Amino acid sequence: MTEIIKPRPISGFPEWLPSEKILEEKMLGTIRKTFERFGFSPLETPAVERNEVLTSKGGNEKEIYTLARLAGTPEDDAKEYSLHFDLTVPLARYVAQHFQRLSFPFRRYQIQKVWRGERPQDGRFREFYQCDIDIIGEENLSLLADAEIPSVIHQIFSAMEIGDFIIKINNRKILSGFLQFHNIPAERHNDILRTIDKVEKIGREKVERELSSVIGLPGECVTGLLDLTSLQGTREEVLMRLESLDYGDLFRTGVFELREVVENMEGLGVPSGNYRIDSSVARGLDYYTGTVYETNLKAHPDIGSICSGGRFDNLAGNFIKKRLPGVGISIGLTRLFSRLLAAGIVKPGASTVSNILVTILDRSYLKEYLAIATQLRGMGLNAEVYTEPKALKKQLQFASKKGFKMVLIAGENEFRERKAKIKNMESGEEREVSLDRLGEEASLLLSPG
RNA sequence: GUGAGCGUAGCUCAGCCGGUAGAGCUCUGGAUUGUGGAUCCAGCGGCCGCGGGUUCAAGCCCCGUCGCUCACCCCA
Repeated sequence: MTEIIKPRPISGFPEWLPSEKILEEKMLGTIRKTFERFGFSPLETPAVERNEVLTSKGGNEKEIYTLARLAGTPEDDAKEYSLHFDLTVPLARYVAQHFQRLSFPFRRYQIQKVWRGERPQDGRFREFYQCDIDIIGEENLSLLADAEIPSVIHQIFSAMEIGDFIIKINNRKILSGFLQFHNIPAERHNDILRTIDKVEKIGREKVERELSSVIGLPGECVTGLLDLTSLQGTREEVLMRLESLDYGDLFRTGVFELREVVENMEGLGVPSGNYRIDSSVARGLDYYTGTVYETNLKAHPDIGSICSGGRFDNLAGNFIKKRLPGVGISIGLTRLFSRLLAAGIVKPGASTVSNILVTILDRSYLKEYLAIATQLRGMGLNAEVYTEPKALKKQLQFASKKGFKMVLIAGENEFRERKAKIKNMESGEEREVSLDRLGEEASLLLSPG
């Protein structure tokens, strides 16, 4: 007697049913296609990096899954390699390593799983897809790149048809310029910005309290900061208001950059209804230095940011003595997908990618059925043959459950006249078609209307 | 890492004041010959997370442990 091992999921490591995975793949496909439309080249780096690489940016080491071989001395192995926890650090290493052979501005996309050891909860996983694009410049990178990113985001989420969305854009120099102007020490900026970033989540009052009591920011500074981050109005109104404020050079540079980016976004086809200047967007990550982005679904703000990123001054300072500024975004597809599913914004449909199931009614005609399937495939249809010797009833039940739109049925009567029946599984309607014109008929049935 | 809650059938859950387990859904089969999704009938399915304790008796109470979920931290 073999002992049954109870199969159970591992928390934080999602897996989907076919009907769900088909949807996720479709989204991945949309993302990939759009990335390529903007000239980003595919790139894949190993799932594993050296620890010295992963920890070079001072990331939270507790998040990292370290590798140990099953056989061998764990102590030795464990020190050296780990799974990557994002795609930016591997990109930095990659760009530095292959610097001479790459063309700059270098633009690549990377769609891979990443791993983080953090405790899972709603919308937070330990294994998930990141879909990253970045544009990396050599020494310099035009602000045009910053304007292009929202255009990519816009096209992706429009194509996905997941409801109206808003890209929130800001420039970090505005906030850090303000803090610098008020003589707040640089090492405290991150805490402050992280708190500001929570305005939408916990509300203005709590942020105000946290800024003054926990962080100890002077009252006037808190008020100024919160006024700054709650600016509202049209794009032009907000920009003019920002331009009227005098918080020093860095602040002014930030406002100037923001205007330039936003004005170019228009030419890149981002409608004004799909983006907004939002000075509260700070992004917790400390490596962002200029433009920052966040994107939300208008009807589902609770889902949180579905895509975020920004500009950084120097990508690979730890790996190469070149200044490589860049700008990019990351779509956390697993989180996005799981929440769209939970919210019912995307709904699982068929459990098959096939268009048609070829049933086998009479096994003495096996060769004919197989030839039909081959013919359908030749026409570009996805065709599946029901291989098991079961009653037609069972075959149709199978087709229903799996969500086939069409089923081909043929027996002695049909074959005698070189015909087959094509049954539409939604309407139940059946049509007799000539075997010689099968492909065209099937395509007709599949096309909408 | 910190805090809270929850572990009963494949899934969602019920189970009273402690008396050795139940529903719905799913699944499988059937309602005659080459036609599914609806309905009806039947059936499969449980070391009540694991270990210990209290008790005549524990799914229920107590302790521990593991797991899960949520929140915080942080982030996609």
